Amino acid sequence: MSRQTAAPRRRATMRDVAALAGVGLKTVSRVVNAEPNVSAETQARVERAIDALGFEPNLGAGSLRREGGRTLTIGLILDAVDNPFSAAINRAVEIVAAARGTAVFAASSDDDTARERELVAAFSRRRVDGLIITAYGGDQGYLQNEREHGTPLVFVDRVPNGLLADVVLTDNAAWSSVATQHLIDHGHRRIALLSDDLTIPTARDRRLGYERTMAAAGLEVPTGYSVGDLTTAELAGAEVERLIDRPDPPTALITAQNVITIGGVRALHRRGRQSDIALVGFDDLQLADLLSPGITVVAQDPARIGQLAAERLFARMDDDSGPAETILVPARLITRGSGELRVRRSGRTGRGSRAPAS
Amino acid sequence: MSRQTAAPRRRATMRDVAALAGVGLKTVSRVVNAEPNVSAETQARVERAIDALGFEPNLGAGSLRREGGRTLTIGLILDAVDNPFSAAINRAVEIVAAARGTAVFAASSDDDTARERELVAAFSRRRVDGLIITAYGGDQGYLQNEREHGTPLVFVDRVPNGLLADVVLTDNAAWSSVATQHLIDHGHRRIALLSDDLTIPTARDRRLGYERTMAAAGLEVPTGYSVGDLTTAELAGAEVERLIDRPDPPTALITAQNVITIGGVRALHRRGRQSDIALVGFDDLQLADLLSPGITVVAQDPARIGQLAAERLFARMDDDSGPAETILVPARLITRGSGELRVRRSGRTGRGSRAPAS
DNA sequence: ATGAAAGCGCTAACAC
DNA sequence: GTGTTAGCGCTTTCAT
Repeated sequence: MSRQTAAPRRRATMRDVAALAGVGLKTVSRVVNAEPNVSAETQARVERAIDALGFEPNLGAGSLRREGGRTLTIGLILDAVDNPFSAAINRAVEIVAAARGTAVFAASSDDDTARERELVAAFSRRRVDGLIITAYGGDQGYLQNEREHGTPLVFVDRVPNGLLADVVLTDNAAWSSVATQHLIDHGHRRIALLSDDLTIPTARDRRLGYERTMAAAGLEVPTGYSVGDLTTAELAGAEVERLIDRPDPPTALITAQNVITIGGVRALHRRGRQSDIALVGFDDLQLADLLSPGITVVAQDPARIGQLAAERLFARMDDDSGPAETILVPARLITRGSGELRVRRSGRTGRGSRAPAS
Repeated sequence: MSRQTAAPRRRATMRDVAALAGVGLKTVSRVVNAEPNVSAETQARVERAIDALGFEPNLGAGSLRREGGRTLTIGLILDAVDNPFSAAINRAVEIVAAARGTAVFAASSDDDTARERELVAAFSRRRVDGLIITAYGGDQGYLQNEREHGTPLVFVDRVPNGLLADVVLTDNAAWSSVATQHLIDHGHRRIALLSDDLTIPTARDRRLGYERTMAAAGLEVPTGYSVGDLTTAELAGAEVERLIDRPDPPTALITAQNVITIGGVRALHRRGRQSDIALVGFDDLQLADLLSPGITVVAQDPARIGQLAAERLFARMDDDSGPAETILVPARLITRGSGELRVRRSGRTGRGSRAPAS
C-alpha cells in the first residue's frame, strides 16, 4: 500500500554523492554539468553514486551562484492559456525552451492591467531568465526595471506602450485591410467591424486598416458600424443582432478576433442570415471549413509567432544587444465561402450599392 | 533610446534593504513575509526602503532554507498544452494555484514515455512542490521516488499504472456506455468505435464501455469496427472512409476523443454522409452546434477536472495523508443532431437491422 | 520587538 | 585531474 504522505526521505545532495563516490564535491559538480577534466573512471564512479542515490541536482540552489544567476526558467504571460491562439503560442515557446533546457511558467493576464503586473512580479521573484508577454493596453513602462536587471523582454501579438522592445506579431493593419478589401471586391459597401477591447493596440491596428481601406474606396462607415469592447462571444453576438436589426444593416461583417467570430457566426445562424450576410474573421477556428458557408478567415500563425519570440528571447539572453526589432509574421486569407458572399439585391441594400464585384 | 542589454544593474537584496532602513536582516524578512513582531514604525521604514530599491525577494534563495523547501511552484504535465481539453485543465489549475501564490510550469508530454520522464526529472530538479500529471500508458512506478521525497502527485484524465495515487477524471467506461446506448436507442446495430492510442487507460475504458454495452444489447462488433491508434485527425478521417467503404459499413460512429471527432466529421462531410451516418464524439468542440447536423458529444468538464486536481494537490501538500482517492467528474451528453440520426432503410443496412428506435 | 549566526545546495575561483 | 574555500540570498534558530 503506497501511502500518500510518508516521512519524506531527505533528498540526496552533491555532498552525499561525493561521499559515496569517494571524490570531492566539485568533481560531482563537473560530472553533473558535463564539464571537462574528469577521468573516465572517476566519472563512472560518480555516475554510479548518482544512480544509487537517485540524485537530482537542485537547479534553484545552483542558480544562486551560477553566472548571471540563470534559473533555466522563463515566464510567458498570455491573455488566457486556454484561448486557442494563445495556446498555440504557448506550445511553440515550450518547444524552443525545451531545446535549451529551460522550463516555462505560463500564466493568464485576462487582459487585466493589475493581474499583468502581479504576474510580472511573481516571475521576477522567481528570477526568470526572460519574459515573453502579451501586453494589455496599459503602460508597460514598469517593465523597464526588469530589463535593467538583465531580464530580456519579448512581446507577442501586441506592441507594448512606453517601452521599446522586441515584438513579434502579425501586421494587423495590413491584414485587416486585406479582409476589408476582400469584402469590397465582392461588392460590399456597408461593412461593419466588430472589435475587441480597443485599449489593445492590436485591436486598434485592425480598426485602422479597416478605416483606411474603407476611406480609400470612398466608403462611409456609418455611426455604430465600428463597434469595440466585444470581449465575449455573447456580447459580439448581441451586437451582430443589433446591426442586423438596423434600418440600414450591413451586408458584410469583419470580426476582428476569434472569440468575436464565434459569437458573430452563432448570431448569424440564429437569425438564419449566414448565407446572406458576408463575414471575414480574424484567426482560424476548428471546423470553420465544415460550416455552410465555410468561414473565411485571416489566419494568423501563432505557432510561428511563439517560435520566433522564443528564439528572439534566447538570442537576447545570449547577449545579442542590437536595437529592438519588430518581427512581422505572415498571415493568410483562407476563403471558404462566408467572405465571398455577394451583396443581395433584395432588401435595403442602399442607394446604388449594387456595384459589380471585381 | 532604451538599450536591450545594458550593464545589468545588480538586484537589491534583503541586506541592501536592511542597510538602507537601518534595521537587521531578519526584520526585513519579517516584513516581507508578513510575520508578527514588527512595530508599525519599523515596518513603514522597511517598506520605504523596499520601494526605494525596487526590491523583489528571491524566492528561489528562500526555498533553500524554507521549511519543507517549498518553492511555491508546481508542475503540470499535459499531453499537449494546445489541445483544448488540456488547455482548459491548465487554466483551472492556474486559477487555484494563483490563489495560493504558486506558479505553474506547464509542459507537453506528447504521449511519449521518454518525454514524460524527462519532464518529471526537469520539474524534480526545480523542486516543484507538487505534480499534476496526465500520464501516458506506460508504467508510472518511477514516480514513487518523487513521492517519497515529499512531492505529492495527482493524476488527471488518466489512471496511472504501477502507482496508487489520487486521480481526477471522467467515468470513461460509463460515459462511453451512454454514448453507445444512445446510438442503439436510435436504432443502430452496426456501430463502430474510433479510439486513440489504446495504451492510454482512458482509451481502453471507453472501449470497454462500448464493448459491454454492445454485448448487453446482443450486438456484434464485427472485425475492424473497433479501431485504435488514431492519434491524428488525418488517421481518424482515413479510417472513417475505410469503414464507409466496407461491404458492411457501420450506420453509426463513436469518436472517442476530440482530435478523432474532428477527423471523423471532416471525413463524413467529404463523403457527403454526415446526415446519413450517425456520430457521437467525446469532448465538446467549438462550433459543433453550428454544423448540419450539429455534433452530438459527451462533453467532459476539463475545467472542473483541473480545479479538483489542483485542490487535491494542495490538500496533499497541506499534509492530508488519507488514502488515494479517485474523483469522478460528471460529463453530459449534448444532443445536437448527429447522434440522433436514425438508421436509413436504403442501402445495405444489414439483415433485420431496421429495429424501431426507442 | 529585534538581531546575530548558521547553513540550505550549489557554482566560481583558485589552489594543488 | 582533482579538491578546498567562499559565498549566492534567504530562513531558521536562538539570543537579547
